[in-house]
Amino acid sequence: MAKHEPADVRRQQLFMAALEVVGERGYHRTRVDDIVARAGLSKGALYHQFSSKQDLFLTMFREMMEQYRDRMLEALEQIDEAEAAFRLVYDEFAQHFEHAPHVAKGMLEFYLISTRDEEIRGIFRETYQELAEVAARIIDKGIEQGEFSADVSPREVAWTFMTAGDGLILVHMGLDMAERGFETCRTLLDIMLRGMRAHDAAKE
Amino acid sequence: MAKHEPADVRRQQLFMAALEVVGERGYHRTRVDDIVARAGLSKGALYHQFSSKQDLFLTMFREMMEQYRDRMLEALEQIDEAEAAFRLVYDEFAQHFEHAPHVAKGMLEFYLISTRDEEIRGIFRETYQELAEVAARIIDKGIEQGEFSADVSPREVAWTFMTAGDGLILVHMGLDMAERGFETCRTLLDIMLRGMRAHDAAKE
DNA sequence: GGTTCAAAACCGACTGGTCGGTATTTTTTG
DNA sequence: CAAAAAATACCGACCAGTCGGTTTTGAACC
Repeated sequence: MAKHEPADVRRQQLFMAALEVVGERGYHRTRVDDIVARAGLSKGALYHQFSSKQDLFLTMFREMMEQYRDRMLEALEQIDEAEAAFRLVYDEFAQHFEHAPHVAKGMLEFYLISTRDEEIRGIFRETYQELAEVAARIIDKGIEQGEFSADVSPREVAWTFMTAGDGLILVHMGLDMAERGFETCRTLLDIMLRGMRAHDAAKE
Repeated sequence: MAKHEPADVRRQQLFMAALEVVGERGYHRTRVDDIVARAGLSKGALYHQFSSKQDLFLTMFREMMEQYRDRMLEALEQIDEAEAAFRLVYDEFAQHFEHAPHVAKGMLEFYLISTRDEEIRGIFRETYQELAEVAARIIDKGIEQGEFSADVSPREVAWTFMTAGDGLILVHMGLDMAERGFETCRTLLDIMLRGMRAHDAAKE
């Protein structure tokens, strides 16, 4: 039998195993038995930590989103120039997924679950809104400093930047073209930033 | 017992029922019994038309993608000016989903399945590449006519336009914010088109 | 215009396998 | 030796697919 460990150690261990299996088999096809086997534990251990399969995944999802948000916010706070800030965030974002492909695939799963699960959806929305708010403020600043054109609502633009980038990556995950996704993401950012620059702000 | 009908009628009937149920419950939670109940038929009828649940969905997916492709190609052929063509396609695209939300949710399901099913993935990729090729030619033309700037590869741009738009809609479907998704999609197109215009092509 | 009949379409009870969750037992630890 | 942690055998709900049967249909024949 496995040595006794404090709850948080076991939980992390189970999270990692769960994420891996979900990345491979998808949420609905991952069996509780798969997860505990991957973690080198038993069902008893899992049900000692979580009340159900769903509980495990919900808790894990919460933690993932918090990490993601913190990472993004941290990146955003470091830089003062708007365009550079977005480049940094997109880089950070790409790296976040590039080095852990099963995390990216896991996110795709959660998007789907989000369609039918109010709790998951709530967490998604909150995180997105929080990040978009920060991004909007950066755009505000960019406009003030004459870097960005002022003819679109910063809030709307921020939301667009976020959801387009995220979505683009998701699509590439679905197509199993992660590498291409990160490239394309850079292209998207280039095009969008050029579209936001001030010099030809007058028309349209 | 239901009146006998030709195979294609029954198939369409089952497709519609299947798509509806999947939109509501998700692929893995849709039971064959749900589908036939929705269609007002029996399991016997379904298994008379399809060899398995998977067969039904694969066939349906093929048909959906063909329809989607045809609709987009048709829209593209109508217009000569590049920017207008993209606007038309994005409108067409939005309408395609706007009037059939369960189709959009169904697509999200298929993206996920695509991660693990080579056949589905193949169809996705083919359709995308085909559409991107046409879009690339429009961009080519736009550059020739001095409408678009020439400093990014048209193929890369076409791919970016497609995957970003699709992805953005997917994200909004996941968040259950379809309406906002269509708005945001328009904003995205505006920003990207402005980023592609020729007047400030020299820098970057 | 009816009758027969075989093929096609359709029905639905049943089966066999799967898997989340539980109850019980065993091990570890302080 | 308690009490917390972990292991495991087991249960029952669920559901894709099967199969023996029933109904419909249209054509062939009277």
